[in-house]
Amino acid sequence: MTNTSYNLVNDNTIRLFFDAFGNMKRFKILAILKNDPMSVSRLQRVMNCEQSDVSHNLQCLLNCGFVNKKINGKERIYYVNEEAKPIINAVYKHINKYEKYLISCNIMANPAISMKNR
Amino acid sequence: MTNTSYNLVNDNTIRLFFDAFGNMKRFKILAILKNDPMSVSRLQRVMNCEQSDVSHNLQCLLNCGFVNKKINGKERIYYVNEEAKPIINAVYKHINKYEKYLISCNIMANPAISMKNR
DNA sequence: TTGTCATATGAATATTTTATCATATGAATA
DNA sequence: TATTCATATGATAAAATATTCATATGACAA
Repeated sequence: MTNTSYNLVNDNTIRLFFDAFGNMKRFKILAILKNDPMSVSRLQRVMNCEQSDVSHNLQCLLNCGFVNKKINGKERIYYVNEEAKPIINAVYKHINKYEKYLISCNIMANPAISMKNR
Repeated sequence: MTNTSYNLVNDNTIRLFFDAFGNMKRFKILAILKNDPMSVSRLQRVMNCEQSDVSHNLQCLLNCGFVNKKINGKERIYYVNEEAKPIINAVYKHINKYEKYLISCNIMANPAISMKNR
């Protein structure tokens, strides 16, 4: 090996990161909340999915420190932690920039590719 | 909503990205290959896992355009595409920077947290 | 051409993750 | 305090993903 920097962060930390981050729905939640802190019910409407689904995903993001919440009467307003914003932006920009590329790679892919992506 | 930029990238593209990227093992593969292009067997030794496991994961990364390969005799040398390097670096830096933070969030987490992370 | 090394592939299984449902908690208000 | 709204939680079901095993392919060397 010419470089061993990839050993500097331990597996458990990488796992924690991806536990919360490695999922489309949670990424969308982050992308939404990043600009608009909002309540669970409003997020539910924007995301168009079940209340408990949203709550579970928010718990997950809370556990890994991507979001926090503040109480507002009956509501809980979730917002993205400042520390997490740069990486959300970076991933968002990457996806946006390589959208066409990602799709074309997928289309010309070899036979091993799973059907759901075709 | 004060900002609707999160609607500009379609779900399918986000899904493609996370199909490949949202996983600890594949991220480690990317982090390794980014600095050291190498053969499947060498990667297998570095990662300490099964050959077919490595191959399957490499196929996945290949399908979504994160890596490519070149033939060298019997070997296949996998390397990370230049386009993918910035986002790998960004995530790597984020994880490294917030390592302690990620871990502490997890420890103080509410009861909903899965046991595997404790 | 046979054997061996390197990799790829497909199928089966195991494991993890996600989604859903039922219900609990807790705040506000009639 | 009963009711309703907002959210959280736990259990289960369902789906997706990862892992493993057996085997195929393909290059090279004996």
